[in-house]
Amino acid sequence: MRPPSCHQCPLRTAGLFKPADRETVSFIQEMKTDHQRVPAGYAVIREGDTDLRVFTLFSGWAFRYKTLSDGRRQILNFLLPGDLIGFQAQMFEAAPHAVETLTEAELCVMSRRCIWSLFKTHPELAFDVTWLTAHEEGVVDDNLLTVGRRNATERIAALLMYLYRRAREIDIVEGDELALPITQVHIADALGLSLVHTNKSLARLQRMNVCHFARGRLKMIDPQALRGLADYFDTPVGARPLI
Amino acid sequence: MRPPSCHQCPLRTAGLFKPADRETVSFIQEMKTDHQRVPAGYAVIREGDTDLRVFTLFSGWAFRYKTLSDGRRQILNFLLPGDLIGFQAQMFEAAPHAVETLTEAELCVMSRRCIWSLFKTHPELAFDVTWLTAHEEGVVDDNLLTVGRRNATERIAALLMYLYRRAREIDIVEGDELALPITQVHIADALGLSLVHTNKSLARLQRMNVCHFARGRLKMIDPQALRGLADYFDTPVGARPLI
DNA sequence: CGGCGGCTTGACTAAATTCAAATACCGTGG
DNA sequence: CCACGGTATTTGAATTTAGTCAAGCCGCCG
Repeated sequence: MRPPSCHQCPLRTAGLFKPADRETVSFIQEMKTDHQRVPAGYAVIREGDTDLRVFTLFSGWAFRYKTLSDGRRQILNFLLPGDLIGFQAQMFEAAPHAVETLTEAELCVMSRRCIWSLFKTHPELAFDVTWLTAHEEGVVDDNLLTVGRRNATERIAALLMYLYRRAREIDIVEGDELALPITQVHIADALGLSLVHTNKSLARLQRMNVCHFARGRLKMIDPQALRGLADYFDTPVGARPLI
Repeated sequence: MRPPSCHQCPLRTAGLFKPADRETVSFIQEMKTDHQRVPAGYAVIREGDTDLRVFTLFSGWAFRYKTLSDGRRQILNFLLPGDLIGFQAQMFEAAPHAVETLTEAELCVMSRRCIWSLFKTHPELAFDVTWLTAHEEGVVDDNLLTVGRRNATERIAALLMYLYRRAREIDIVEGDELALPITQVHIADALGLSLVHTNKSLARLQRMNVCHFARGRLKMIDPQALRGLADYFDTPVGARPLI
């Protein structure tokens, strides 16, 4: 079963991303060397990898993380369909972070050589790549603020608001609910908290009746309250390009 | 006193940055609309600014930060000569973070309009911009790991190692000493710590005789020990481009 | 000399971690 | 259907780490 051509890409045709003209999409199609289906828990990139390819997440969830040598792990961000994977890494010698899937996932694979020709021949795509990189940086900036300056409850509230927003953008929220394929360990590792404390703080949020998260489903009961708790507000940003 | 032309730029001629050919430097010169000298504590960019220009820090130190509405501040990174300022911001509607100088500083000012023509006509410069953006993202990733998963002493050790490395790269270290124009409040705000705890942890490092920081001077006594404490290791990365 | 910003210190409090154990849930295989 | 093992969640208690409060100090500058 071949994946659809980039022109028929369901992500693209759903109209959730910045529109691109036919020629541009054809070029993207040319860059794409493979389409890979991988299971949950698959290591797309390992810290220190030197075999550097670039991917677009086509379906499924993943996350980016770094570890200290004694194993402490920090999740840097969560990745959803349309996100570029490994681009920052391929600018350098070796991957400075790892990427792992949370669910079964499909990846559009591009060879690293393409990147330079992209800059050479398609400045608007080069701009898009840069936009995505800058955007990702902005998200990590936000996370750094969260982890550095919010307390446990605020951190969880901010993370849930962020994930809810991302999910809404790609239209995978059903009513006020969402399939969120992470465990409390992921929340803890994303927020610089211990699992136990994460559990207790999350329980507090549920007792306050602002949201409910269990068995991979998040229910938003009172988004306004959650937003207030987190002192969260999302910068509205134009349509995200898809490469 | 006009600043030197970009061809004679002392940063560039010192050979600490990636070499660029004459034509490229001429283009950079054309992009540069102004050269500004500003005092210490000057707000180069405020959170939410919509007047979005792009700067290169020509001399002096600055830092990037975000705040919560109750005033809690998180420093995202420190900026040294050669660093691009406000590029991420100008990709979006409004500045998502603020930038403030730590010392008197000089800024090369570029208008935002230039950026698009840069992508159009100078792919190698576009690539450099993207490299800088990706690099900055990598630094924030590191900081997130530090703040999320290192304890107070480790955090301080990691920050000092990082600043020492950055300073070495632009050749402003004198022997094992360095003029580091920050206070303990900056260290605290960069690391997600309180001032008091920062002070006590820093004092411990000094008692351990691995480094000494006072009145804006950092002395590296035992960098190996500091590196070990922080579980720090810098990814070697090619020469940084200068725009 | 006085004032101010920055640094230091001690005592106390609060937040978060660690340890330990119990419980719930989710397949798989009998 | 149920038992079983593994993973994920929950809970309580003890401990550690970091934050808060308050006061004093130090060095610099006017």
